[in-house]
Amino acid sequence: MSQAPASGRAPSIRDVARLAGVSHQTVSRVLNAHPSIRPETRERVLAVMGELNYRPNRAARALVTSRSATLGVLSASSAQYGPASSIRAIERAARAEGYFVNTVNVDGSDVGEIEAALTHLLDLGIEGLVVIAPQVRVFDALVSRGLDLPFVTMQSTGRQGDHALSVDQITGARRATRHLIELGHTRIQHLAGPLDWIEAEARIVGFHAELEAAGLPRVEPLVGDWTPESGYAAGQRIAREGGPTAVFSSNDQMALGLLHALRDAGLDVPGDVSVVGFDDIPEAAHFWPPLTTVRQDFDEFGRRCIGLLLAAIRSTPAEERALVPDLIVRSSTAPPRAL
Amino acid sequence: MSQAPASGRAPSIRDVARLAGVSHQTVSRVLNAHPSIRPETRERVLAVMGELNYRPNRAARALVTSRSATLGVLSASSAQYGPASSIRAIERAARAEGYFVNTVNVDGSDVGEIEAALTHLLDLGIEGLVVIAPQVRVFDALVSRGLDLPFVTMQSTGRQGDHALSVDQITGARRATRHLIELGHTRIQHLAGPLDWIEAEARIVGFHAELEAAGLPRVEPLVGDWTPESGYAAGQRIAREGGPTAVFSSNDQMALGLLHALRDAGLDVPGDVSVVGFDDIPEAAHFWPPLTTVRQDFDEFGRRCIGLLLAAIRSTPAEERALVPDLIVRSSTAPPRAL
DNA sequence: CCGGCGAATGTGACCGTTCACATTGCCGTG
DNA sequence: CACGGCAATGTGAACGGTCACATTCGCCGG
Repeated sequence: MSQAPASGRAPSIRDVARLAGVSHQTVSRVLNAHPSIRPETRERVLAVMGELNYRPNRAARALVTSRSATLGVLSASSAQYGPASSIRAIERAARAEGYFVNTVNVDGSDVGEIEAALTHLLDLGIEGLVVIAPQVRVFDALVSRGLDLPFVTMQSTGRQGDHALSVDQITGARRATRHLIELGHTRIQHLAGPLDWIEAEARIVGFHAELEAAGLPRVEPLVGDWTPESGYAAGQRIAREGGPTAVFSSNDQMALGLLHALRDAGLDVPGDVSVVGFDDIPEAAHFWPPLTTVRQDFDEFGRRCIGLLLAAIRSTPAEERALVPDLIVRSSTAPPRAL
Repeated sequence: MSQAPASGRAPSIRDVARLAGVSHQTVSRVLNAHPSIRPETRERVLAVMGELNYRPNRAARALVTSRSATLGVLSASSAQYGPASSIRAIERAARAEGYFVNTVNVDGSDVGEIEAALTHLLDLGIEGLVVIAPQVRVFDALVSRGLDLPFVTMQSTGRQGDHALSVDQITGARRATRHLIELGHTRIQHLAGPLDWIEAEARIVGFHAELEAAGLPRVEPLVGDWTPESGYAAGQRIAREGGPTAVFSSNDQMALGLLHALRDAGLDVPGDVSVVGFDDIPEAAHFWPPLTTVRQDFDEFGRRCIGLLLAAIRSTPAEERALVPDLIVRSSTAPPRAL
């Protein structure tokens, strides 16, 4: 039944128009759900589209509307659970809204690479940008380029209110710290992530704020790089130098290394040292001992990213309340032995 | 010095042409590195481009060439370490070749969603497709749609040779199993991934092949779902029912749950039961005990994916040798107690 | 000295859509 | 009963590149 038009190419709007006995513009109106189309006409056009297996040419549309329906995601270290989960959620949410997502992975410590990645995304013609795993320098690269693109980034330190999706890292860190304080710990150490990460910074701020609120002396954090290895190294140092009866780690992987090192040094967790992590990766419940940690809802985070970004693109106001992570208590924390 | 052309829009090829005193076609030739352009002319055009901060419009180019310079990635469960790492490597390799990458995340158990995701990618006009984390049904969806698109998938079971990037999962699984046999184990259990995953299937095949080669009786594997929880459940069952002195788990997360359950049941690893994992996720070295596992090189995998896919797109032949994973021996394996 | 060839460049059409602006035809209303 | 207005549709021109096909010019061989 189907009359194939000029066989070589994919069917265009005009092919559909011809077969449906209407003008190409009418077909376009059907595509864009224009109100003044007679239902009967619409049906006929849709039928022909189905018959020809027509699909609109995105490039042509993008050319004339200069809208690409594409969002960019700039991500560092996306093999980690948190970023990877966020990216997944972002993509799904964006797709549900009819957007395409293009993720670019960078080293994050290499400014040149960040610049190149940004150029790549700009070449693509993205309409908005999500910056995931934002190191301070990525943020700076955005600003210095002076791009007028709507963008969203995870924000926590109250840098500038715009573009910011608040995950209240500070409160999360305070909850972890308070938990240790309430158990009776007074000598608490923090194992931070790299200092140029906004998240790491926020968690340090929360840690210090809670210490201060409890009247405990300020403690300078140890610094890791998010990996279990750096947690192991920190654990060795703590075991060697002694001091804290509790450690709050800025993520779960470092906490794992910490557990490992403490055990290797003959220390008991939580008997000798309590450990709290951050993120609640799926493995955390099965660490030895199962890890007390702060749960982040990465899925919700991703959805909100898109909500905020699309609001910016469409210039609709978006109410935004911060996302607050929850403390999950497991068996890696207990009162200090002395009590 | 810069004379802004019709200020509203981004500069086009014709704006550049006018300012450089050449035709738009000459500008196009400069863009495409056409050989017969006088160096002097090229310089002049490039200078104007720089001055105007010109960037070619991707949509216009795609429209006329009908090439999108975009590759699609269809991924299930991309929050897991393996897939996430592969995706990252794929994106970087593709970008280095001038391609854009669009990743779509699906549930994988929902056929409708797979179809929808495929449609989404096709709408995008991708030139090639990488299927990561391929369940059998994803594979089927591709075939049933009869798409003529070049695509690559992780292949292991020798289904059809084309489109297949070989990671020799079978050999990897054999190495893990052989390691246990060489230690003296004779009662070995396998904890498999979901049976509709090609990788899970391949590892079962390898497990059985090695048992047979050693003259040991065939053992039906337990089945998990890749999560630590399913590993925990399997571990409880093993502890309750007894039997094996060694377990080969199809991934590291399940192995973690296994370790947890065995410990909870009062069994010692490796004293009572040896455990081998698969993947070598960054956490594996810090499990308790540190996990013997099979290391996959996901970065290399991603690069090869792109190599193979671009070869298919460009119709250039690609030599392809299988990627073989390595056994990493740590302390979760030891000879059985009886010896 | 002329014809031809290739290097360097120009001209206009075209890709598939949307946009701005007609053009119908019908209905209600003063 | 003429006419304004709106619903439904059509017409032609963009959008910003590339492609196919001129055109110009210098140079070389016969």
